[in-house]
Amino acid sequence: MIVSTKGRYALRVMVSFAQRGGEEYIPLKEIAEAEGISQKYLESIMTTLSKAGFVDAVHGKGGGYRLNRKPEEYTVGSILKLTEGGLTAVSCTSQGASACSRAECCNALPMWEKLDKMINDFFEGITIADLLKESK
Amino acid sequence: MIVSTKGRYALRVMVSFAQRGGEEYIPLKEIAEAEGISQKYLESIMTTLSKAGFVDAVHGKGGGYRLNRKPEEYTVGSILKLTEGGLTAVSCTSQGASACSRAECCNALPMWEKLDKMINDFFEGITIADLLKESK
DNA sequence: TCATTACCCATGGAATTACTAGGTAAAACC
DNA sequence: GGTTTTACCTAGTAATTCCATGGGTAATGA
Repeated sequence: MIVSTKGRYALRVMVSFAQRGGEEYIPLKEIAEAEGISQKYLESIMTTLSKAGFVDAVHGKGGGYRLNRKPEEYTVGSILKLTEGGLTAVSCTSQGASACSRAECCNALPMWEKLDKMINDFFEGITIADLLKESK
Repeated sequence: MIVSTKGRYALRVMVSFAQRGGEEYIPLKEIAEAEGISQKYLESIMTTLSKAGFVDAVHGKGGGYRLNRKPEEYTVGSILKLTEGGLTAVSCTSQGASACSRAECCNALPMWEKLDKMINDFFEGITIADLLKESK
């Protein structure tokens, strides 16, 4: 599976923030409950999003998280790449695993690279605003 | 990751058989050594391919495996679906996990379905004969 | 000062992946 | 008929990843 719960939760939360629209900060607890996601688990995801500058975070009462940009300025690809640490369909083409000794003669490699590009383009072509439109 | 070593090995082995062309049966041991794959591990993969009728198997001396059809009659998709047990990018859309309580209101679901279709079409459009052409 | 919030670090159970080990059954050769 | 060569079957296992959980620290506002 190419996208785990981590990435899917991140997307859901981003859509959830977009749905609420406003400038106000929403505490983690509220989002976790609304979305039915483990609060502690979501914490680590929010920290990732926050460090990358995808969301703004404020401590203390009245604090929480909020979006940094407009929903149409977040691509699904950027969020998944961040939370999943990449989007490659096979380990052959992931950067860490540059160790495939057969890379030079592998006759499947061009296929994997083409697939990766296709998936990447697909996700880069969808924004949080697009996902929001799907909701009823 | 969407495709594990199991599926990748299966593809390599099928290409390897196609490369040798002939009608003769090739023992597992020979293929495993030529491809540098664990013999025992490859065994389980070959059994899967054999049961599905992708390859012919013959016991005893002079036996082994060989392709059942022409290389251009095997799509990459059919091999991966068999060995990987499906090709879905997220668990949401896999058949076993029909349990997502949010399926009805999930605003990401159409995206996952579209992605699955795209990946499926991609792999169904490539055959073992195509992969063979890539080799130098 | 205290409640409320985000942040940080370590741990753990469950599942999956990639093998490994050891035996059984069938076919060919002597 | 016995031996070798092959495929087939069942089980186990080490390592990794996934999906959290637990407990504490730091910042902010009332």
